[in-house]
Amino acid sequence: MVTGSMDTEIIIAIVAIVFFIVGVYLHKKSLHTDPFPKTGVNLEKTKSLEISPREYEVLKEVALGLSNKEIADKLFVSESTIKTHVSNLLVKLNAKRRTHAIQIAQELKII
Amino acid sequence: MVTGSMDTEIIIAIVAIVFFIVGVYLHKKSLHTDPFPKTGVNLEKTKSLEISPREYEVLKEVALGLSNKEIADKLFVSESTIKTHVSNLLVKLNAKRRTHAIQIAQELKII
DNA sequence: AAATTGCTCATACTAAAGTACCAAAATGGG
DNA sequence: CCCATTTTGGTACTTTAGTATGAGCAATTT
Repeated sequence: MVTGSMDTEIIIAIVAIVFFIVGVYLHKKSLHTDPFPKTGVNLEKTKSLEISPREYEVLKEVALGLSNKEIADKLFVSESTIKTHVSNLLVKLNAKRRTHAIQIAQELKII
Repeated sequence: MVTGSMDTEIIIAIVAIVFFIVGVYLHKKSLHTDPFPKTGVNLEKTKSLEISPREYEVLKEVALGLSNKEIADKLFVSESTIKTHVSNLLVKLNAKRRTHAIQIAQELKII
């Protein structure tokens, strides 16, 4: 070393270690600032797509793999109603069929 | 400070900054050690489910929202062939229909 | 009050999806 | 070469999905 006694070198080493740890710690903490996009963003986008609350509800069931009849029973409405909702969803999501709608919805992160 | 000249303090400060940066950098890098589940894990599970390579290929297309006819054209085979593959996939994935198969496949993280 | 919007449901079809069953090539090891 | 598996394909149906159209009802909004 150019300058510095034994004591000085020890102090520098300690400072190095401490700031290294601080660096790791702060970076780790900085990564915990975005786990909020859980709920909230979804409904925002559905609005811009003009998807109604009921349609959105149906969309989620479709994505779970349920048939129109199964969704109808689950939501206590007729199958006709579900067909209407799904049909409207396809138009609004610009999808050719329900599987396509699922893919698009996932890409838009609305489900 | 107990001991140390002006020069010493500057050195300590520099060391602190350098190791702080090193700390941040190494921690950041340490988070890039698992991006391997890209490919590899998938094929493992498909084996356990006895899903053939071709069936797996069809599964991915189904998940993209394509129709049987579209998949057939894309893979240069007949629609009958795709129907056979999809039917086999439903049995192997224990799904009632293609949308259900998508959901199950995603849950198993094989797509 | 009148118009709008969302949810509901029906009828009548057309179009995909899915099942069942069978069978011929193609492929990859042993 | 033979065998097992995969991939391919067809026919014949049954079942879901999806479209088109019209309409009644309740809650808002204007």
